[in-house]
Amino acid sequence: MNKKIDRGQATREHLVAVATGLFTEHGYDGTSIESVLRAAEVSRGALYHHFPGKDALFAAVLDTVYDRVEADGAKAVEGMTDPAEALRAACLTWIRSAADPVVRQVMLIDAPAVLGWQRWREGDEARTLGKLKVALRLAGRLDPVRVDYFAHVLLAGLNEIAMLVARADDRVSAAVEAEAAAADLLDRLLRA
Amino acid sequence: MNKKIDRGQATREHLVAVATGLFTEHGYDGTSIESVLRAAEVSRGALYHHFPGKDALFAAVLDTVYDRVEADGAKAVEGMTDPAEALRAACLTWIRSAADPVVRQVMLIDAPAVLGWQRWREGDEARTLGKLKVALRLAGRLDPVRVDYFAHVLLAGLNEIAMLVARADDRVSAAVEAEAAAADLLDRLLRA
DNA sequence: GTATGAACAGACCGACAGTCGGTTTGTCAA
DNA sequence: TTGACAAACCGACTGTCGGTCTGTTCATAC
Repeated sequence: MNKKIDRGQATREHLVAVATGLFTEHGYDGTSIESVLRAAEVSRGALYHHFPGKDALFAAVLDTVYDRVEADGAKAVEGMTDPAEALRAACLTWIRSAADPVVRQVMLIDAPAVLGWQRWREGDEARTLGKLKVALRLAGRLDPVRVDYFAHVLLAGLNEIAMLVARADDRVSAAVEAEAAAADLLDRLLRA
Repeated sequence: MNKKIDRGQATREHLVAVATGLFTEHGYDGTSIESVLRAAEVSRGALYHHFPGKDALFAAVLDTVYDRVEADGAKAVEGMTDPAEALRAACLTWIRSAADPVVRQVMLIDAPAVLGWQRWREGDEARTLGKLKVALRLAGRLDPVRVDYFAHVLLAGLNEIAMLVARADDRVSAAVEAEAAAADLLDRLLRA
């Protein structure tokens, strides 16, 4: 059962790759299943064999985006021992990741609407928010209840800053200002 | 032309009121034009006479929600002279407003996706973000560039906190914690 | 009275997501 | 070698949806 499984895997991955491009360029609503089928040169039946629906295809795309962002973050903090320093590095890396159109459109704009806020945050909890809470707890001397709220505030704030950079006319200088603002925000949240 | 104009106005407002309920209960995607027509007992032609499309109907709904939230905010700060105190009161009022399911679903979840992040923020700029920036400038001694970023961070952070309250099991105690967290956040953002 | 145009009516259209009864094809046991 | 089996795939079809288009009604202006 190797040739068949491999072929299936290849089809699935190909669909995810093609869909990633289309979702990024035209958004979730602007991308029809039809167009994915055409671009991937795959039949309707094949797609619906691998994914129960359009939102499942989107979820699969989102998953690969998470993987990439997570890997970038892990690379940025590897070897660091000071929690505050690592947190800071991770935050700046995240802002830079969000410059990627894929991250912006798929993770920040479409994901909450497609999955619903609840499911979106639950997914985030498992992949990034959880780590962020641990990092905040280690890096600062905050009330545990406050840590939860501030983790959300920090993540939402960083996302907002990232979106501001994305729509700025001069993205290079905006990125400089944005990173300073992000670092400042982090400092303020961690202060006693 | 008074009877006709009045009748048109009434139809329009009736559509907005009915649509507000359906959008809140089922979200934008989950609400079909068909269902609005049925619930409002209005014909297709009538609806499309008043609104060029579904998103325009949504925009009209959003507008009335903004009006209500703005009025609540204005009432909360009336008579206050200290900018910092007024800002604080406005922020807490906003968190309480966001407990309203209409505000949550229409303003926080659907609006960015339906209008697109860019148009959403432009609308917000005119109605709330602009005032928030002025208030931040008056209340703290922040770098003007930083004020812009922090206004966005504050608004996004407050929204996130409001959403956390909304999905909490015990909303009453969550609201208490959330308001404390919001006040703390504001203090930290305003510090020199 | 008649012209005008805002308000409304509802049949109709194309596009879309999703379904369903098939067909192909790799695998494995007899 | 063969026949059963199931994963992978195919594409015609369906129901629903947002939006269009050709009228019809009727209050008002002249």
